Amino acid sequence: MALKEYNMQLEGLLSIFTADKSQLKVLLVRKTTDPYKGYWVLPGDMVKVDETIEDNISNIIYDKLGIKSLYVEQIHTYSTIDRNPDSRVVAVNYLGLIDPVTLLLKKEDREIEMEWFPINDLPKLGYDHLDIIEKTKTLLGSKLLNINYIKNLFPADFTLPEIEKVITSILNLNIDRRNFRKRLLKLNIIEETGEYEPSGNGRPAKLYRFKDDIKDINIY
Amino acid sequence: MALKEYNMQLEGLLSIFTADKSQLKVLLVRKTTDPYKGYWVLPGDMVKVDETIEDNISNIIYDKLGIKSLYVEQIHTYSTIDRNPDSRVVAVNYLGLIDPVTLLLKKEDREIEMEWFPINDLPKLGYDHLDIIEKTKTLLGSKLLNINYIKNLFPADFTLPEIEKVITSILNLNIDRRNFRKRLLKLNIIEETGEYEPSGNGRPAKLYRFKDDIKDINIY
DNA sequence: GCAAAAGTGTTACTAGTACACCCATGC
DNA sequence: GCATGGGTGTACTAGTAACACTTTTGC
Repeated sequence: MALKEYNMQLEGLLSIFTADKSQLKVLLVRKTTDPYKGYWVLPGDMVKVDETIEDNISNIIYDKLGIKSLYVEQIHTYSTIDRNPDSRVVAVNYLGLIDPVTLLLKKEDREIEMEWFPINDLPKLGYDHLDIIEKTKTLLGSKLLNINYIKNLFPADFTLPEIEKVITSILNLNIDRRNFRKRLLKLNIIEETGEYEPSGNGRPAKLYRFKDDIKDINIY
Repeated sequence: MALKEYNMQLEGLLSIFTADKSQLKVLLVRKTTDPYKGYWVLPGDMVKVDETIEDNISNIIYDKLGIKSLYVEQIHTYSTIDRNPDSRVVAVNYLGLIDPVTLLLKKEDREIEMEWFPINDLPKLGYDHLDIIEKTKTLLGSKLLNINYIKNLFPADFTLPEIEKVITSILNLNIDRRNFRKRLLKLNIIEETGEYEPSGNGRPAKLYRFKDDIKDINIY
């Protein structure tokens, strides 16, 4: 069964998102070789015959962020024939979520250029990665109505307006501030830390953290 | 990039479900060669370098059921190293849904043995296909709360108790019959055909069909 | 006539929505 | 003191959940 007509390569791609205050961002790296030299792409790597795709994704995370464990979830596999001009490469896209505090642990001094881009302001992307990000973003929107996903982005020291803005912007939605607060508070899953957001403009917002035992609850 | 350490094979697997009255069933085929000779497995086929996985799945559907188009959706990609004892094969699982009437179009006189099994009464399965079916089944449960998925299984000539039983059994749920009826009828998406279910025991049930323009609505 | 399954309405309760003013801070 | 953004309560509406009896058929 190792016939040439069936041989192909598999690559893991990581669409990792973080919440920088009220803004969702995705991690991209800049390609230094052709094809698509100078373009930005999702972090990725070819899967070896002796590793699973999950191993491969873990290695990408460790290599790019210096973190050993992280919430990830397989999203979709892309098999368009010519998506890679060099050879037949099928891509398996994973969604990752990381909170801003954990993100501070990231390694620096890397040879490769990488950057977090706001999801509504992406640079020129190589391959089919724009399509992949758009689809992942849409899916992320529906997932962010679930408390456990929100918790991955905002485990602690978040403000309610932050969460509200992330959700309303990705879903293109208007939610009444009072009703949103009531909803989250009524679920009895967050608590005040007693601290306040270091003030920008206006009245400082209260900081909250999620409680430990969170059930699988949708907020809408 | 055609190095040996990256070469692998990809297979499409089809988990296709139908509703036989109030019972969900999945299509399996019997293996006639080793490994797992005599075991039942999901229909599947190796992906060629010049076809997409979607092409591959379409071919499986045409080969097994004689149908050219069908609702399918990619679910998950499995890459455990030794899931296939012969070589490194990564599997991409697709969910398919087919209604009983369309199913009557299927080809007969096949060389391969194939059969629809109730999802709660499966035979001995080869490879990791039991895991795959179980995961697909769980996912299908959550999807069947959406009208469009239900419609794929029951486009017309269904009874309300049939739909209710399929949903309550896969979700392991109790729903009040009166409230369930009210909910579906209130959505204004089904209409009576005027006919009745050819009676078994008890009072014959009214037959319904879905209206043409159905929005993307969740019933729960 | 009895067993089996389908059909039907009302009430109480819960959740969702709409809405406007005051508060704490920076400048 | 004014601009900015955050925090708070109430009244109304809609949705959900609980609940028991009657109808039609086969045997």
